Amino acid sequence: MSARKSSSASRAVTIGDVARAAQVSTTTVSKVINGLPRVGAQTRQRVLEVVAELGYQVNPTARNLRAGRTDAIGLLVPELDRPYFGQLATRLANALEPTGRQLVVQRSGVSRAEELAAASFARLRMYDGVIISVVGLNPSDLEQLNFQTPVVLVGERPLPRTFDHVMMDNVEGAATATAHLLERGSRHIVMLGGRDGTTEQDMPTLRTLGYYKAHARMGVPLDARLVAAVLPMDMATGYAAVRSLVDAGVAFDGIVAVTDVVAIGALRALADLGIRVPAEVQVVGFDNIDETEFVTPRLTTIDPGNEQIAGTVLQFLETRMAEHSAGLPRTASEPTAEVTIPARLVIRESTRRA
Amino acid sequence: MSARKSSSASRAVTIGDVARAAQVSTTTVSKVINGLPRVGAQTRQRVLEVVAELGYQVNPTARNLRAGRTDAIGLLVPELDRPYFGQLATRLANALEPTGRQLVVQRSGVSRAEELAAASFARLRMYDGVIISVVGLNPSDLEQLNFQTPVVLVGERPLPRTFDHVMMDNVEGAATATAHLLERGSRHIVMLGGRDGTTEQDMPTLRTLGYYKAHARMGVPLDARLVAAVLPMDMATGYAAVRSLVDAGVAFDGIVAVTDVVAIGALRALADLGIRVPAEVQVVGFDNIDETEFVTPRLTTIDPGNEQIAGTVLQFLETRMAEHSAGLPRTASEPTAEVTIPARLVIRESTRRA
DNA sequence: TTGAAAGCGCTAACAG
DNA sequence: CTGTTAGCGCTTTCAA
Repeated sequence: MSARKSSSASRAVTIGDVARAAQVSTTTVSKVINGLPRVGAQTRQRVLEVVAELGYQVNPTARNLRAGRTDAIGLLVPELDRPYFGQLATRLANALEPTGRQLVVQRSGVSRAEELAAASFARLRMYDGVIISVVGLNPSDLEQLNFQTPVVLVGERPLPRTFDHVMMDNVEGAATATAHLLERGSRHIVMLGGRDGTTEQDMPTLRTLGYYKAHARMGVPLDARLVAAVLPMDMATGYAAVRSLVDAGVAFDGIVAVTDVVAIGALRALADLGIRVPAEVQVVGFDNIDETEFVTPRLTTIDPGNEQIAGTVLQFLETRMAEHSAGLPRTASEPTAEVTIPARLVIRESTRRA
Repeated sequence: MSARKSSSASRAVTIGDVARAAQVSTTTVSKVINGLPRVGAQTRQRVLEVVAELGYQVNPTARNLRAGRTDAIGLLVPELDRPYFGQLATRLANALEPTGRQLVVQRSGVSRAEELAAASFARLRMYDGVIISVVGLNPSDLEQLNFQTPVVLVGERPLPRTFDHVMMDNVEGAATATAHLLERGSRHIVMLGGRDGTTEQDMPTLRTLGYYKAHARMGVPLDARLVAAVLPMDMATGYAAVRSLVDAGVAFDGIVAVTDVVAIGALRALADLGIRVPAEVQVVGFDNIDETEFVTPRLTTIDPGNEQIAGTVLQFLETRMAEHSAGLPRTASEPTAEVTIPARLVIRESTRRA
């Protein structure tokens, strides 16, 4: 019955093709595909056969346009190759699995936040909900781009209360880490990857604040030279920063690294310099990524509450998505939630015993 | 003209809303949005103003349905938290950036390939092209699911010639790694994460084959007990496997690890056992992930040609996508390409000097 | 330079 | 139990 459109151009099989071949309406085919009731057993059977025969697959774009639903949750992370985000993504994907939704990860980039943001945010409507790991964007950026989709923010910095936001406790976490070193005898502690004197409320700044706080609380004086920038924050730059410090003749007996990844670079540098950890220099990281248990020495670090973060994010998102699909405008919902997850010190081998 | 549907339900701003407010047709608005010519300067101006005022954003789903284009490339990886895939994703995303396309990463899962496949492959039509890092799927799986989208396979195993395929040289890479240990004096080499006697042509099997090959070439006898399974392949299992081996009293003086991640676990176990690397046991990994330069000792490994893999994959995909948008059916195209990228030994500190 | 109209592939009332 | 119909929001001939 169905004449081929042309002999060379290929066209995907549509629901209409199936309907024609099975001698039923597209409605019926749709019901069969979606497992809906009110279809005769034999009709269903026949449709299924045709579907198999023609190799029909639903076009998710069309379905989405019509149904207003993608069953996909977007996750926006600054970089795709940072262990922390990979591990966060895995936790989220695992938690999402039972709900039948897929996690889809996109990179937002650390720099030029606005430009990249502009480019990627159009795409965000392809998701039922979006989780954004905020790094480069500042509050006004976020308010500007008016999202069409439920959004939950996860991350480092205080943000406008326009969005639900799960925050790790950067300040207290870093203070705990620093206090731990001070308690174990360090007196000249480098804040590796620290940031100073910015009005920015970004992650490095907040963690540096915690570093200051711990010193203040314990009455230990500070040396401004000990706050060392590390950009971008990766192993190589962590490594280089420690070497420069030593080359510059800066004396120190402890390192609070802004992230575990930076700490791992530092560990490697110290090893190369023949400086013993933790005997001569104690090191503490931040994030509690899986790698911390396998480096030598095993890295003492701050667990920002990784499991709890993932769970809370998803809980918020679930709520927003429910509101959204109920047709409530975002602004009409309850005041947005902001939760700070408590951080926890994980003592391993890179700091001394009590 | 248009009465609001209801006072409480919020609806996204559409192109129609803009058209009405700007007193032009949707056609004109569309042109303005897409930067097409044949629009008066003042008209354009007015439309732009209304767009800003109303906060209009295009609905990418609708655009995609109509235009048949998403400007997004999908990447399917087995796990989101494996450094190798994170680093691959980053390379691909970087290379894609200038083309204006976004990389979108999804997890396929290592296990239950078929089930997951069924669930996720419909979504793949949301992309203009798809890169699949094949692990769990076998050739017949792949032939079954008839893709509607250009696909390039990247990975470990021989696959049906139905798809373009960029393959790393697992066998020769592993042989090179093994030969390196043999040359440097190891005689009882563990194949950590090796797989044996399967008809499967998966990555562990292929690398194990290389391990055999090197022994054969150099006339060194093999001990079946030295092939140790590691599942799943991560740091923790690599660690545990080495401990079991030692507990079981298996004597060895070298380790070829199936991946760098497994090697890192092994390194940690050897350190705990007080076994010196490389003096007593030499270790070589596979993948050349960034971490290899920062562990202690730095890991000797095989670089499967990471940069070249990313470049080649994208080149193939570009070609397929061009064909596809030209309306050519996939099967009509030239015989599919299959390229094996040469692997290269990177000598660091976990193996002995010559 | 602008607009009318058709339709991408699908789902969901509503009839029958 | 099944089919008819009306769009989802957008792009794109084709006419004006």
